[in-house]
Amino acid sequence: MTGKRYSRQRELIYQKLVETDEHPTAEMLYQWLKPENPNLSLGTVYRNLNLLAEEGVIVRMPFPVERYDARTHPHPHFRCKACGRVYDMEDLPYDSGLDQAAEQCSGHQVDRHDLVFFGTCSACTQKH
Amino acid sequence: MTGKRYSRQRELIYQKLVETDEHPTAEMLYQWLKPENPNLSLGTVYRNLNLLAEEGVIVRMPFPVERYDARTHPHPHFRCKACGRVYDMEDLPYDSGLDQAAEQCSGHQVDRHDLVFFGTCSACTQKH
DNA sequence: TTAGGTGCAAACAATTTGCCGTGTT
DNA sequence: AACACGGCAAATTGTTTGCACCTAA
Repeated sequence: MTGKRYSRQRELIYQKLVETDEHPTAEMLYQWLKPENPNLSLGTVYRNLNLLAEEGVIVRMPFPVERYDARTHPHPHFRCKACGRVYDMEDLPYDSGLDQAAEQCSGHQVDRHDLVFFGTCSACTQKH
Repeated sequence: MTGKRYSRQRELIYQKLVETDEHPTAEMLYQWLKPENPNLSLGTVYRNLNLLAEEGVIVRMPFPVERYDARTHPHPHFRCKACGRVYDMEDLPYDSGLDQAAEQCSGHQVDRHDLVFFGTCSACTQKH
C-alpha cells in the first residue's frame, strides 16, 4: 500500500543534478535552487537526495566519516557495505600508468589516485 | 622560530595507527587509547591526526562531505586539491577486470570500485 | 480521504577552536 | 623562560528527525 508520489521538489533536485557535472554537495544544490524556490528547505534536499540514492537514480560519493592510515604509499582499499570495515588490498599493485592515462585525457595535473572496492567482506558473507 | 615538539599523545596516536590495519576513525582511536590514557581528549586526537597528515606520515581517506552524481554508471573522478572541484573522467574506461582481480586476491565479494584521481586541475594550474 | 511530502526548528554527529594551565626544550 | 601542546567545553558544520500543515492520487 506504500508508494512514491510525484514531488516538485524532488523533480527540481534531480533535474539540477542531471544538468550539472559539478558533483554538488547537498548545500550547493540548496543554494542553487533557493533563489527560484524561496521556501525550499535544506532538510528536504537531504531527504530527497537520500530517496533518490536508495532508488538508485543518483549515487552518493564516499565516505561519510574520515579514516586514517599509517601506510602512506598509495594502495587500494576494500570497504564492506555490511559492516563498514575497511581492508587493505596491498597485493593488488598500484598502477601508476593510470595516473598518466588520466593526465593525458583530462589535461589536469594528476598526483595520484585512490582505488576503493565495494562489496561484502568474507566475514560478513559467512554470517549469511 | 616555530617548531614541532615531542608529544606523548602524538606518539600514542601514531603508534596505534601503525599497529592496526583497520583504518580507524578519530573516534575509534580515541576509544582505543582512552582506557590507558584516561585524560586523553578527543580534540587532541583530531589535532594530532591533522598534524600527522600535514607532515605526511599518515594519510586521510576521502571525502569530508558527501557529494552526489546523477550519472549512476560507475566512472572515474578527478578531485582538485586546490579548488576542491570534482570532475568526471568518463573517457577513461571502467575496468571491471579490476573487480575480478580484487575478488581473487582478497576473497571478498566485490560489487564495484571507485577510482578517484587527485591533483591540480587545469583551471587552477593556469592561475599559477 | 489518506499516505507521503514539505517546511521549519530542534536534535544529533563529526570536527574545529579558544582559553588557559602544563610540559618540552 | 618561551612557546608548543593538551584538556576541556563551547562553537561550527554537516545531516537527520519530529511535528503540524499541505498535496498528489
